[in-house]
Amino acid sequence: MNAETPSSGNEPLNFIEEIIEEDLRTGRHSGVQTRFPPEPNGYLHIGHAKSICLNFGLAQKYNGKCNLRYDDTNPTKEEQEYVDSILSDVRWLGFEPDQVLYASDYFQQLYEWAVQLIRDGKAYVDFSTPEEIAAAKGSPTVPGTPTKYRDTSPEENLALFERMKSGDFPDGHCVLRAKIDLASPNMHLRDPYLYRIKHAHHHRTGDDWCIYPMYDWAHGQCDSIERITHSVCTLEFIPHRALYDWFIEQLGIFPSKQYEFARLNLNYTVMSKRKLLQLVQENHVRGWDDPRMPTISGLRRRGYTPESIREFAKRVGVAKRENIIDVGLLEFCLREDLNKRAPRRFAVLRPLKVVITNYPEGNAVEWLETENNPEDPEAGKRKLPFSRELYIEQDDFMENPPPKYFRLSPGGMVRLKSAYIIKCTSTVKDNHGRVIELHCTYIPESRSGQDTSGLKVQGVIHWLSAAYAKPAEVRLYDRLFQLEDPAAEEDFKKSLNPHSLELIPEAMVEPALAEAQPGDRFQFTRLGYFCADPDSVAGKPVFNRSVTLKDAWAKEVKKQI
RNA sequence: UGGCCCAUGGUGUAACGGUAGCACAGCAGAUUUUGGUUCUGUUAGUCAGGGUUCGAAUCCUUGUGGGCCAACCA
Repeated sequence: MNAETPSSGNEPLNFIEEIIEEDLRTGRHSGVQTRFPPEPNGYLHIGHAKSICLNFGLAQKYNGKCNLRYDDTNPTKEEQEYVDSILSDVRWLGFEPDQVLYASDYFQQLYEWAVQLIRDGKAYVDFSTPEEIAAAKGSPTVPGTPTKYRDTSPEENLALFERMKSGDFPDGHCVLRAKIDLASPNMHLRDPYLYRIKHAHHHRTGDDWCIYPMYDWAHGQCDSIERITHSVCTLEFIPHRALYDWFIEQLGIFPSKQYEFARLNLNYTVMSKRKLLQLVQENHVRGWDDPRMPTISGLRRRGYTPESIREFAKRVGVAKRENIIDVGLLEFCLREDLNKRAPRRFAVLRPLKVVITNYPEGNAVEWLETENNPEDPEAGKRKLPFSRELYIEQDDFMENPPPKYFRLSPGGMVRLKSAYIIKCTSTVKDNHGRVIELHCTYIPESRSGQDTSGLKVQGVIHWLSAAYAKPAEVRLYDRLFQLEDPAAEEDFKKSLNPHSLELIPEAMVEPALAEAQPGDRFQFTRLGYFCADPDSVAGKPVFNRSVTLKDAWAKEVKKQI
């Protein structure tokens, strides 16, 4: 019964875990039952991930259970497409719901409870217009006044509600209201709506109902039916708690309790479903799963791992303070994860041709061994072809290098990783004066692993054999917004970053990468972590850059400006 | 101008009346055939005033700042 608290160790508890452990200790509850209750009106985002990790994590930690419950009480906004994506996103994150349930499973029960409330004289049918009702509610400083329907008898209300249910009235003709307290300082208690009329097709119940319960009338009772012990939601529901408790008390049902935590905000992005939907509908992004989107599906396509997102959720913590998390923390979690697991590969984004003038002409090739992952000896080694003509990164050559630049420049030397040291002897330019080719010599004794040259060079760069390299499309991403808090602006779209997507149609990659399957993740040495996109086709893979490597040189360059 | 929630380094988050700690970011150095990783060191904080107390980030109070609340949305 009083479960041992697995956390009794070192990790500090968040405030919800403290409440749970107190409830377990005092015997108020013998176990933990939570739920994740999304409305299926959009795709899940990183903010939901925090809630998912919290709710499912709590259940795991205390040997309890967690349901997925769709809050599908508004048929005009909800769709099966969203229902499906939500379940798959939850699973992808690594959680399996104990039960998959719907608020609509309980429509009949909720209806009966409403009848009970009417019978008890605690609810009434109101035919006033929305404007009249709003006016009669008063304001936070002015008490409300009753409409003329407030004192209709229970018998009459019962009949009226029955007519509502059977479709006698058109949409918006009347509503069912709870009779609570028109003078409450909490506006939610000023006779809230329980039911509204919507002759709309519901994605699950079809045309069975034309009255639909409001959030407040549904949520607490659904929790109660499922015997949710700890109903965790975000801060903006604090004022609803009094109502949540009132309904449960009037009905005398299982006393679920609501606890509120601060939702997750990330800088340089927006998080509301409404705004995300707008980005999709107005084609500012390519879809809900655009790799720039903070949606779970976007992050997945970008190359984020479930592990990294769970770690992120753990690191941001749970508290009641409003927060804006630095997206850098999310990126850190991905790098930390991928550094240990992602195989290294060579890719050259913007190729610059290099001819090794003292290397044999013709088809001469050497297969040089290189590590798949220096962090993981188990990952083994692979062989790379080395030949007379190579590609290196344009960024790895500068004609007039700034101080501390230790890549290649005229007369300078650099090591080709896992291969030879080369020296730049001359450049070839086009008629605009741009360097389009390098002539270099290589030092035969400097071969990796058997270097007897005695040379010390500071720079080590990646490279590709021109004869063996394969083409690939690469997509680089930058933050979607230029402002830290775009939602704070009058028009959040004004701060959209016009350079959030950079397409590189003609990158080159090492031969093995041609067969990359969508979802495969790699570190392109010195460039960052990349993930093969579903747009990949045979012979022409497409890679998304998930995140760059930390770049000390970029920082140094910034300093010099 | 009603009620409610919140306030700890740049960003998050601990400290439960008794030494303000951890992580990310930053800075400096060491190692490095990825300007990555790893390691070491380091900068930086209790919103303000009053009170209670031997002792306050913590309790009380006032103020300030931020957020939420009056959709037939959730």
